[in-house]
Parts: sequence; structure tokens; C-alpha cells
Amino acid sequence: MEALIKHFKKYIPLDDEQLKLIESRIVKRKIKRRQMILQEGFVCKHYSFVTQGLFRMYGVDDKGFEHNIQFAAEGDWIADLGSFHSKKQSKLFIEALEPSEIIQIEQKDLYFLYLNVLKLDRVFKVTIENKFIELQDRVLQTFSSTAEQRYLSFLEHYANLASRLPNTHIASYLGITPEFLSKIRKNLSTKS
Amino acid sequence: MEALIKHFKKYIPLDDEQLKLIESRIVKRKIKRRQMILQEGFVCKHYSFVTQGLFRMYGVDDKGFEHNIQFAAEGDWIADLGSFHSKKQSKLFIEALEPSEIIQIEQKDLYFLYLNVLKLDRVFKVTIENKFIELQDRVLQTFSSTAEQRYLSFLEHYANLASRLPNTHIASYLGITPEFLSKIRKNLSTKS
DNA sequence: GTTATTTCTTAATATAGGTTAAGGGTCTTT
DNA sequence: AAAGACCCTTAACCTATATTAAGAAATAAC
Repeated sequence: MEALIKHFKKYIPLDDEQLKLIESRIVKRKIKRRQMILQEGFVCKHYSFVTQGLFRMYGVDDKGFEHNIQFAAEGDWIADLGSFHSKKQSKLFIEALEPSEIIQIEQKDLYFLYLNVLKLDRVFKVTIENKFIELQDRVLQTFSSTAEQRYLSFLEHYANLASRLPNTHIASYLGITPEFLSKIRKNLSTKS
Repeated sequence: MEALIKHFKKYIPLDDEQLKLIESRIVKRKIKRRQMILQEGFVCKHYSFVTQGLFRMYGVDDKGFEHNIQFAAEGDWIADLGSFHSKKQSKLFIEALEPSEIIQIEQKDLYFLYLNVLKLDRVFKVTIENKFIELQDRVLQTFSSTAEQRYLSFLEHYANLASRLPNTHIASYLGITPEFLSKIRKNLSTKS
């Protein structure tokens, strides 16, 4: 649990009573490689904090093709927030790409903690703001850069993830096919 | 100012003292059509709440083409959050598309209000969470749908905006050229 | 209300990136 | 350590969308 407490304390101070309250409402889980912690058609019941391992969140289109929309590694939160808050069925999947460990909070417990640990709103505000900024950058890049530029930017920005991910998942995240990524990589290697 | 107070009260209760505090830290401004409230190279100093009118936020690529990444109408917040919080130069522009009225909070004043109106974090957490959910949907759609599907979805989801925006701005938001949007529209009209 | 500017449309040509298919490589699981 | 699953690359061909250009229509500014 310590990783999560440490994460909270980066943003707000917590006294012992608050710590106990938080610890009573969170659950630690081990997740196997390939295991799903969210599947299409189910409500996303947990906000998950990754303490070990790597996840991807993806959607599946009309033709059955998967599209990665987010990765989450150590220190990241992951959930389908739309489903989590609205309690509507999710259209997304979250899958472990490595053997992993997470700390989960259920929706009702998070809402309880928001009421009883006053400044907790602040932690989640800052977290989601940072993710929003990142995502907005990605949207702009998608429309204003070539696939090659986006690939290079991914390598630079997520060097640690890139080395843990098969190219096929990177291609999906960039919105291109693995074949085309392969072409890009060949191009880059002959350039330099 | 009432529109903003009403907005806050949707999420948290506010007593008279808090209201006075808030009112002392916000500024009302009239903005002319075509006027910029943020330009590339400047730090985004204000979080702006639109009470009247319509704005677009856009970036400019290497070749000088503009890409709309967000619109904001009555009841919406707009800012380059990345620049606002980091105090780094923005790469974005925010321009009024109609004669408008906004209520602005400066960064230092917002931070002051976060400290002194305890639950204000909550308002901005919920606001940004909703925008994040919307943006994530958009990313998924960009990668998993054709331009025609994205156009129809835009018309459905933002019917009120669509009628106030020239098609050229809608095309830019969808990540296509106005010429191609024109083709799509023709196609749709002959279909039905 | 007229003029100037911006927007919309059409059509011909061009291209980034997709599709299909196939072989070889590399992990994982047993 | 073998079998199977997954992953990467290449290459030929294909398609959605971009580009360019130019005229018509709509809107804004005076």
C-alpha cells in the first residue's frame, strides 16, 4: 500500500486517522499477464493504481480491430472514467501486458473518501489535469504530424514504455498498422 | 458574474463570505469577434469561463496549417492548461469566433481560491474529468471511425455548436480538409 | 445596401497510410 | 527443448483523404 500513500503525500499531507480511513477502503490485487481488469459490456467498478507491471486500455471497432488508447505503468492510475462515474457499461478493455500488482478503490469507497478526506479531491484533480494536458497534446499531434514524427515523439516521451511494448501495440497507439510502423522503422534506420 | 456563481453552486455550496472572496478575484471582459485571448509564445495567464459567445483553441503546424482542438461556448471553461500551470510559453491560440463575454481568473488568484475555498478543487476536478472523458472518446473515434462517421457524430453531439460554426472550422476539428468535408456532405445528401 | 471578404463546392490529380499475403524470428509455455 | 503462439518485416497493390485551382454563394463590414 505504501506506493499509493506516497503518491497521495506528494500532493497533500495526511494524518494517521486519514491514513487508516484510506487503507480501510483500498484493496491490493495481483494480476496475471493477459488478465483483463475491465471488459466491454461491464461497468468499470474500480479506479486502479499500478504499483508493478504494465496495462493497456483499448477499444474494438466495427471490424474487430483493437485501438490502444492508453498505457499505464508503475505510478499511473487507470480506469474507464466515463463508465466509472456514470455507472454505464464500458466500451473498453483493460488488459495486463505483464504480471502486475495494483491497488484498487471502488467507486462508492472513493466517493466516501472524497467526503471524509477533504483534500483528496485535490490529488485527483491534479492527476487528471496532467492526463488531460497529455491527451490534448496527443490530439494536436495526431492532426498535425506525420506517423513518423509521432513515432519519434512517442519514443522520446515514453522511452521506458517503448522498450517494454511490442511494436504492434505502439502502432495501435499511434493509429497506424504494424506493417506501416515497420516501414517507418526501416526508413529511419537507413536515414541515419 | 452570476453565471459563474451558478456554475460553482451546481457542485458545492458557497456561503456569503466565500462568494465575496471569489468575486474579488475574478474579472469580467468583453471580447470582440476575431480577438485573441491567447497567442503562441505567451504564457496562458487566465482560466476563462464563457458567459456569452464562442471560442476556438487551435495550434499551427510546420506548414502553417491551423488545427482546432477545442471549442468553448456558454458555460464552458477554456485555457491552455499546460501553459497555465507550468507557466511555460503556450503553443496554442484562443480566438473569439463571435462577439463574446467571459469571466477570467488569473493563475495566482485561482491558487489563492483553492486554498481559501476548500471545496473548489472539487468543482475543477469534476469539470476537467468530464472534459477528459470527452477527449478520450474523441481519440478513440479518430482512430476507429471514418471521417464521415466522425462528422455525423459531431453533428449529433454538438448540434448547437455545429449551427454556429463555419464548416471549415468543423473540418479542422475533425482533422480533415474543408474540401473533403464538402464531399462527405454531398455524399450524405444524395444517400437519403 | 454595396462591396469586400470569407466560405462552400466541384473536379482532377497526388499521396500517406492500409491491406493482403507470406516467410522468418522470437518469445512462452509445457 | 519442442511446440505453439505471437511478433516483425517485405512487397505489391489499394483507398481514404490531401492538394490545387477556380468559380459560386454566403456573410460581414462599411
